[in-house]
Amino acid sequence: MANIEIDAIDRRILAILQENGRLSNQEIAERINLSPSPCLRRIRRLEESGVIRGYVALLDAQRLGLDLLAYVNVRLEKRGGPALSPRGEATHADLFRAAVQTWPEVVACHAMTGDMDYLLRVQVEDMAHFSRFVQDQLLHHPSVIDVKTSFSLETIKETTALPLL
Amino acid sequence: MANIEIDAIDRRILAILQENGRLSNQEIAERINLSPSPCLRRIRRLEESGVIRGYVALLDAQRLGLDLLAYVNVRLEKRGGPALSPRGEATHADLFRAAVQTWPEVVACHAMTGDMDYLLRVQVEDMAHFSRFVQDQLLHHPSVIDVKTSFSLETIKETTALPLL
DNA sequence: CGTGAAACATTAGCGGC
DNA sequence: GCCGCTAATGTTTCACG
Repeated sequence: MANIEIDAIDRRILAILQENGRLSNQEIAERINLSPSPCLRRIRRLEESGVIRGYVALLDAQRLGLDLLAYVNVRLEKRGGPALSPRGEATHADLFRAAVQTWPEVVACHAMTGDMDYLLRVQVEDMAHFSRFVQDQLLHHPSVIDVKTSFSLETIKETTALPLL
Repeated sequence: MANIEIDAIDRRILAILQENGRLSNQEIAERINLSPSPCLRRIRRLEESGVIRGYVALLDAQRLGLDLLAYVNVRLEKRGGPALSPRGEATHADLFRAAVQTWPEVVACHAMTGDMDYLLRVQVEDMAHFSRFVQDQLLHHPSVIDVKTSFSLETIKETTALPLL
């Protein structure tokens, strides 16, 4: 997990792997004009240093019946902690973050600048599910003051590939 | 690419693969108590039907120097098309969508409900890069009227895994 | 960094439930 | 129809030059 030097060859390996994570080491080695063993050594180094966080299959949400994608802005209570914050207790933010981890329909959550505190990306089947999620989970949470939702009408672009210069 | 029936075994395969896309077929077969060949047949079927969109390596943005993540709301011009839309021409929306595809720092873009038209997720090195992107690309685009940006202070959760019930 | 050999994984064909 | 076996083929991985 230590920080690591990344040269031009490493970047080419990363560019290939973030487009197709199942290419064989041989195939990658060929594309960058290297033999398989040094190529594999570089890949292992990138994995162990944490530059490569992991390998995943990307699924098609619509084919799995997850037709509704929403971005939800959330504002939290900031004073008078939970149970009046006796001393050195969990804050509203701590509680909310822990809850977010347990909600599978929340596929992303960021603390944000601006007048709302958090931005959630929520992936669900339909409006009925979304409504239940907001009422029973989000608004039910003691730290949440206010939510504002926008729905995705269409996905124009969606990639996990980072711009590697 | 046809639509396909997905049974409980398929869902278990998908749940495993969206967490770790590099497991061998044998390993997956073991975990679901199936022998390798029917397991592989199911995986291939899921790939060919498009339920599995692909396999990718996930990279660590910070370790690659991409320290700034912004969500940018964009509003577009809606009347008086490009070159006054002589007849059957590309609309402002068409032009903007095409431009988005060519900007590598835009890793996601959705058409949204609400008073802004598009939501962009923008991943860049630092504020200087972001500033240049907004000035030289976004605001320079003839279809863009207005942009409103929020910056990510911290990522609380981030997964490509969909909630498979 | 490259070579080669052992260990391991994938895949197609065939028979059985 | 879907499962599981086997055998051939291809890939990964490691010690060594």
